[in-house]
Amino acid sequence: MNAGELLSLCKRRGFIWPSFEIYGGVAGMYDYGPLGTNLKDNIISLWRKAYRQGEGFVEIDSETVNPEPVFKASGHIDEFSDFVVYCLGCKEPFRADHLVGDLHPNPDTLSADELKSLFVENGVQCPDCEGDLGDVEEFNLMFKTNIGPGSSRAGYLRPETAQGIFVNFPHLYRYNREKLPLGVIQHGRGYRNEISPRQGMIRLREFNMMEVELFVDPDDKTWPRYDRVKGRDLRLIPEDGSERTLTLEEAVAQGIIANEVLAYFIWVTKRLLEDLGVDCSKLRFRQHLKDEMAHYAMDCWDAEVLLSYGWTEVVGIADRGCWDLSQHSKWSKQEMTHFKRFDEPREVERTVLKAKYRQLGPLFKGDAKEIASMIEACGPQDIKDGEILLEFKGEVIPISSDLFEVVDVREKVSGEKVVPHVIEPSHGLDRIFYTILEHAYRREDDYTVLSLKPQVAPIKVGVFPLMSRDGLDAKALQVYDLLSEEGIEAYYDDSGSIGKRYARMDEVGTPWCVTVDYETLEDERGLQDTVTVRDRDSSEQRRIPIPELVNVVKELLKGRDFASL
RNA sequence: GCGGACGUAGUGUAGCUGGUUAUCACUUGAGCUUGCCAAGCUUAGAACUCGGGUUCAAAUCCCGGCGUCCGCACCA
Repeated sequence: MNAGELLSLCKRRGFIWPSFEIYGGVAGMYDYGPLGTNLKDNIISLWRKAYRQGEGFVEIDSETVNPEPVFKASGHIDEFSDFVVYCLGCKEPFRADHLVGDLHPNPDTLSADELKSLFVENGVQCPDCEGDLGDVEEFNLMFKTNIGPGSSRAGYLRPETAQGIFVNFPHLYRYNREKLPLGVIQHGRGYRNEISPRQGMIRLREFNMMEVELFVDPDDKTWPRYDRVKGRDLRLIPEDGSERTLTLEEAVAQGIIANEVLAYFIWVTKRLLEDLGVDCSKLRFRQHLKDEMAHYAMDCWDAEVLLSYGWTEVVGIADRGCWDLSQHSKWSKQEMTHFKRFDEPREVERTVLKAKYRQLGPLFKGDAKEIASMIEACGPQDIKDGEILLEFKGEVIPISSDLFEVVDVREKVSGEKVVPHVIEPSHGLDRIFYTILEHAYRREDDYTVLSLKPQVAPIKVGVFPLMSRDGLDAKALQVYDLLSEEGIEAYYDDSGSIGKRYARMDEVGTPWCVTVDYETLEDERGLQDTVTVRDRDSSEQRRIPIPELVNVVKELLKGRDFASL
């Protein structure tokens, strides 16, 4: 199949539309039409069910515009922007820090001006044409804005929803009554100012993600339900590039997947994608290479699906370690730890330094309190030649031994503070959406069927009168109302031939069609109030009494086989 | 961002050596018909990517913008 055919169908039938098309469109931006919105919501529902009901995670919804410090801390300001320099001769763009690799030990720490002066001092020329280089420009992949009037408070559109969860960790931790593990999910939009989006809705500038952040004890990366699934197979491509199929248990035992909890959520991801309608023969999990890994990740596996564009990442399952919480703790000066209680409180003997306030006061006046706490933050190992050196307000001041005393204390310690580690399955919703459509797309002799899973199908039931006369249409409208009132997404159609109406529903993936025919109205044969239900994939029909229709559809939606009716 | 190709109703297309009421099919609406898988008849609606230039005259030729596709680069 080719992507153009499918995109054309999507546009024609109201799944997705290029945004702002009347103004010429904007690359990398799409709007969801009515059917697309339904399908997208259905994907979100199944994801939510897997994590909220399936694993007991909680869901939040945080801001898309974030103040600058959030991304200073997360590393996106620094890691997410490149300095670009254009050759004045051939106009080629270059990564500025790559051109001074030999001239500086740490070029990616330099500012634009520093890079520029390095070029000038060393006469760096364009590597392609030897031409002169222009000014160094910063290119950050985040959309920048201002919060409030003026430019005093810089803000950015979030490049991932994850930070909204991390910055709320203190609230979430208290909400969870200070216990780990703590699983939090969030879906929403993220924004990346791509240089040149390509491949339809695979690379977008504004995109939807479904992110899961699981906070765990760094010393306990096991999972209660792991044992139930550890014998299941996964198709893996580890770092060495060799593809193999292993059970979860084998992969963990061989050290290919770092830990049980990561393996478990790779499995959850596989099951979810399968439930959504991803073709499992076109699904694999690939481990990131060391140099491919994001700045925050310790280990990362991508769920990749085979599309007409080639193998494409749809979910990233990363062990982010303690990076995010440590960073936010450092920048915000807030505690971002879990208090891990010991089974029994322990008596610990420690040697500590105690400040002598009586002497410090007259000596340091207003600064005494702060200096005292710095002294007490030191240990005996910091004493050199009878004094300790403190760095205070830019100066190094010696603290002689008469300003503190060394004492042995016995303390009762009931636990320790640890920074939780984060396991993050992060789903690209738009890519999953597209994958589901591509994997469901069937075409034979100009006849198109989307074999969507009933649970994600935007319309569940088409309702038709066989003829639009003799009261069949009125009866069909009653059936339509009956289904709609039960929350079943139905679609009434009385135009053209019956075959055409089936075809229209097949093309948008509607799994079943209900037809009100003359037998519905007959009573001498005892068939009164029955309708035919037609199955999309087999074209088979069953007669069902109208009073049972709602329950039959609900059972089918739960996965009952049509042939068993 | 660079190079190449392309841009005509909702979709797919014809016209593109300048002058047409801009072709055809499907789709869509209305009416008739229709007894279960895109049937038929009548009828209606619907397009030259945008801007500038050349010309008496531009869908057609030229330049630029925007967009799409393919390579290169980028891809947290």
